[in-house]
Amino acid sequence: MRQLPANHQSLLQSIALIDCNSFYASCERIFNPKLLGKPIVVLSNNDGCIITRSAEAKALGIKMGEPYFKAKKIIEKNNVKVFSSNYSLYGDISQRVMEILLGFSPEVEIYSIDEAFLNFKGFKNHELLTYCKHIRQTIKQWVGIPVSIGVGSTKTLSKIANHLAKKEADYEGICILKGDEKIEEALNRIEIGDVWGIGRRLSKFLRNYGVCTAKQFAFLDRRWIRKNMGVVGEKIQLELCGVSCLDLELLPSPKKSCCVSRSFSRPIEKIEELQESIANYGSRVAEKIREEGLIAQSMSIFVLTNHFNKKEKQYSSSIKLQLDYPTSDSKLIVKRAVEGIQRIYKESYRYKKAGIILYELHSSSSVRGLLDYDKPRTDSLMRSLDEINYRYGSATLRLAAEGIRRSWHMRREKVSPCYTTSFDQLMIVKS
DNA sequence: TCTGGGGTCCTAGGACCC
DNA sequence: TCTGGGGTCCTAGGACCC
Repeated sequence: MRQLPANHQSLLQSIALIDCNSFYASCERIFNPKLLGKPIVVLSNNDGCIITRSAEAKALGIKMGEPYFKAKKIIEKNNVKVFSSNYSLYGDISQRVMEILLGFSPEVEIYSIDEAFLNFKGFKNHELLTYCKHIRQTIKQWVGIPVSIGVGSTKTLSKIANHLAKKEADYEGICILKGDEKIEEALNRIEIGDVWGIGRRLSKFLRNYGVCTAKQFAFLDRRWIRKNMGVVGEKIQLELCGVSCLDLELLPSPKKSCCVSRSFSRPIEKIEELQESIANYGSRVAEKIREEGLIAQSMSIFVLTNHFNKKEKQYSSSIKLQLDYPTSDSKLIVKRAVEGIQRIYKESYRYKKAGIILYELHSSSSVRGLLDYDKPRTDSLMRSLDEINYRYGSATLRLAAEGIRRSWHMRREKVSPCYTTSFDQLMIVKS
């Protein structure tokens, strides 16, 4: 057998990827056990697309990212349970899972809402399986979420292992990918598009060159990869060959940008309504950076028409705007955003989406707002605003520019209760 | 009728300078 | 009229991730 292009010298290097199965669907099931074994889907904002499917829903042929209205027929015919996404619930459950994982390794990278990398450096291979079984069982028992675990000597290999643990029933949710032969055989079963970092475009490009599996990619000439795919491709190949290029990021790196954008529940034509919506998003994004103790120096806003609607004329525009000084003051950010809309708005288009992105974020304590004469007053005003909205619900207290009726506001027709984060929505046990 | 949102990183190309 | 070359920096846009 040919050797993989690089040796797996680091036998003791073990990284585990723990990934919650159909996370949002599993969250809904915790509080509604009747849903166990039943097909479930969870919808994106605005009840637009299907973003999570339980295993049963996948088996029915419902595709990831499919628009809800297109899948409605299958859904109704098979009595699939449908939920609008409920991020405060999922965020809370995620925290509970992550807290458990922090107890299983001193080095944990929380990679996304439903995934974490754990460093198992120094573990002997035969210990790994027992340990992973224990993790899986603990999370199931304490939180009620099923997880899959993949272990490999690099992040990319642990992703591959996780993929196999999920896809192939024999693994029973845990795949330890160790030993050159075993790795090579596994890479042979992985389609190129399922490799972490190879998306739609690259996978099409590679297939055109006859590279269809992860194994073929691992054996490609590295100079060719460098030339055609840049450093990104090169790193992926090295990682597949057991050479670690991606370190665990134990501390979350500071945010560089912060965005709030939404599609409207119906097309908007009037500038007043666009301004009202951008004022809302401005307010939310300012609130978000205040929560993290950040201030922004610049921002951009954007508007889009509905590009799916081929019959309508299309327009999209964005504009970059400077703030007078770094700030997290909702009033200033909203004011600038509303002015910005005036500059990019064009009449007689039907707008579908708008958004605001804040840039050049810094810690609010690290920068003295020399130009911000009003800083103490503003800070205390914003603090009160945040406290009231935290206690009485988001946007209870808001700027006049944000409007009252907000008829363009997003749809969320099938949302479950916030079982764990809202007192008035706690589960009631009747006896 | 109805098609998500929030991030990061990399690269190509233009502007500018000497 | 002819009009270099190399370096840096910035930005927009693309690709990817979940």
